[in-house]
Amino acid sequence: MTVTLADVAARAQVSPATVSRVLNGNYPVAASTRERVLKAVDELDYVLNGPASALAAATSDLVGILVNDIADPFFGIMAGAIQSEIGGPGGRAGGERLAVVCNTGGSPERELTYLTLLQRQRAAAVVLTGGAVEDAVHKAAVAAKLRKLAEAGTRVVLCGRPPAPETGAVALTFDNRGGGRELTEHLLGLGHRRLGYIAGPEERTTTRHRLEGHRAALAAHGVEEDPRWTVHGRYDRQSGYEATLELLRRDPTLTAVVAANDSVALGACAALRDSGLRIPGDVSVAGFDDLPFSIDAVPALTTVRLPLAEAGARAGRIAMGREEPPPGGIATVRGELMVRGSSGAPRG
Amino acid sequence: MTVTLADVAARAQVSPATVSRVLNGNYPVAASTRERVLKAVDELDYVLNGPASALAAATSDLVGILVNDIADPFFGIMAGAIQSEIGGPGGRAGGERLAVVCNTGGSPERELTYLTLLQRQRAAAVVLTGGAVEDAVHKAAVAAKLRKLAEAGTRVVLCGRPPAPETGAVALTFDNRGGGRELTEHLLGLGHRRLGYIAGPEERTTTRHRLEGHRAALAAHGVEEDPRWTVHGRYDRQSGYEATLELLRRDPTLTAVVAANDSVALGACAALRDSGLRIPGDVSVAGFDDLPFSIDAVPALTTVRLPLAEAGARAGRIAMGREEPPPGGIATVRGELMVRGSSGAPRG
DNA sequence: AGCGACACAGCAAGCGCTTTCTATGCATAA
DNA sequence: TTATGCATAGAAAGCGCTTGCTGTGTCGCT
Repeated sequence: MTVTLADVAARAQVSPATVSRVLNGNYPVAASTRERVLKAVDELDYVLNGPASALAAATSDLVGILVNDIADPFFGIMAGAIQSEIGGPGGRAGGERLAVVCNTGGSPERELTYLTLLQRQRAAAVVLTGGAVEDAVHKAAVAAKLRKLAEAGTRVVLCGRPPAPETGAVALTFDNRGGGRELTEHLLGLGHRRLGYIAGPEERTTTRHRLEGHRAALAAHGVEEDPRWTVHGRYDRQSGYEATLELLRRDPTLTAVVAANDSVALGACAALRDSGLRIPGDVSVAGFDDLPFSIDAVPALTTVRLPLAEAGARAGRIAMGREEPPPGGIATVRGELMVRGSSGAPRG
Repeated sequence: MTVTLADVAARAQVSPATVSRVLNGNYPVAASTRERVLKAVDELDYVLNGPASALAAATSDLVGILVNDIADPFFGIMAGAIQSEIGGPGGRAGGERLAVVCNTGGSPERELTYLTLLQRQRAAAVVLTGGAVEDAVHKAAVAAKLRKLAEAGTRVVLCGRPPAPETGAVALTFDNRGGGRELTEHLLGLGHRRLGYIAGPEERTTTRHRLEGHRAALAAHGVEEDPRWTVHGRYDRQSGYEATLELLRRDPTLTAVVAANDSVALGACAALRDSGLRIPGDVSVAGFDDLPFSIDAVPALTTVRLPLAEAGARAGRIAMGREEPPPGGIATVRGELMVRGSSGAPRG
């Protein structure tokens, strides 16, 4: 019922080996033979059996992309960029590879399971995007898995994720610390001294790094931080909304709110607006990432632009072996401060 | 070097067949034997060879999800919902399946190629999301492909996409026409009579359906449409910005702008604002989809909410055979009008 | 004319797993 | 005790493809 290589071979009056070689094009085949084979393929509407081919050749054309949340443009943009370089259909590369995006939902277990699944499929490469979880046990487990993948010949690239030493993985890390510092310095420069900070989930590297940058800036300016000024939440709008109300409750005299990312900042804006406060007249707001929608906030969001698409594209090329990995296998990708309407001098 | 089933068998002092059966758990194996095998698996850190298993069993655990633009939350939300039901790691289903999200970028060729790739992998199921291209040739090609997939035992589900007759595919279609009509009726009810419409790409079904709904509403209210009031563009913010300027140029007396979707509407808002017009004081704006960010627009966007997550989840369940397909294999999913601040009575 | 070299094509041995069919052992029934 | 069955394990035949090696003609060279 299903057409196999042998059927094509029979029809083209050649051996299966020849058909395989025509299809893979890595062995000399006479033009006339090739044509005959191609014709047979076409007539029989033959479709290669991927698993069989992967088994025999001991390689597959699957490339895995792990993301924390596929509904978040932060990951969508990176995934899209990676995929376009992987050379899925229409991509720039030659061979047709199946780029598979896996949604971990931020769960460490799922991350591990997906890695195993990918290992099982003998994936050609794997790109992990976004921050990692700090938990030592999980970190070790992931590192072990990555090492194993690398040993099996799978190229591993981390995009926007801290390096994983001793795993052979190439890392393109975002300078979250630097970006956070710069952002807060901007606010301090405007004269703010009482800054609320809405951090992401406590256990994520991204959260910690951005917060550290923020604190470094405060320290550098001799501003003593009040513990009440930091609230942890999720990386979404609702969390930003709630956290802002909480911050306002704790200290109504805050003149600025720095958010873990743009979605959170949007929620913060909504909460401030609902509380009758003007932005930036009463309170300045800052985000992080510079996702497309942040320019449409009113006022437009001051934030740190992360070159998501560029980093993703580069990660994709490295994963495909079409670009040299950075020296030492680690590169830091810097963000750029985008000053817009949501930040201004504090009142008074 | 790589551990195989045979290695595990040797270590556990059983035959490969037994190991396979323990791993697949569909054949009686004595508890003590099972334990021994599991122990060996663990000790050797054995990982099943996916391709080999797929080849032998003639089925794979891959499920494909095709999206037009992975960076667009519209698709991200659906994909996430589908995936959670597919029962990837952590999903509700039992078996671990690899949900693979494929980004077609809206290109018909890529769509076809991805389908072939999935066919090649003998995917267990395929879910196609979002509008289709109207081109007859391509439509036929996709239909043929879908038919073939179905014949090969791959379950095919369309989510937010018009039905594909004679292909055996189950379709969950969004009522874009109805939503469009309702939206425009709302605007007409407010007293608007000169409505600009920013449509999506001409060749997409979604574009046509929404536009038809809009026009049906106009016709029902006896409003004669000026051809200058419709502009086609892409489904993104920038396109909305440019199209709005164009509309304003063509007819500065418009009192409302209806956008193809929320991103376009956001661009429209920006253009209006930049043109010194107030929303909704001077011009009302309406979007479509009700993506999360549309509530954060200022003023919040009047739009049609599409139950993206619900539809995706349902599509996922149907794809996994965990929910009965709708009668006739076709179901229409309705949107809900969300009236918010961006629409109001026209001036004068 | 004779010989090596070359360009192709085919043979056949797997790749690592699943699964049918067949053995074995032991408990139960007669 | 012998027959009957059930529970469980193993042997072995593929699944459809790739690829190293082995032919076989055809050239070009001396």
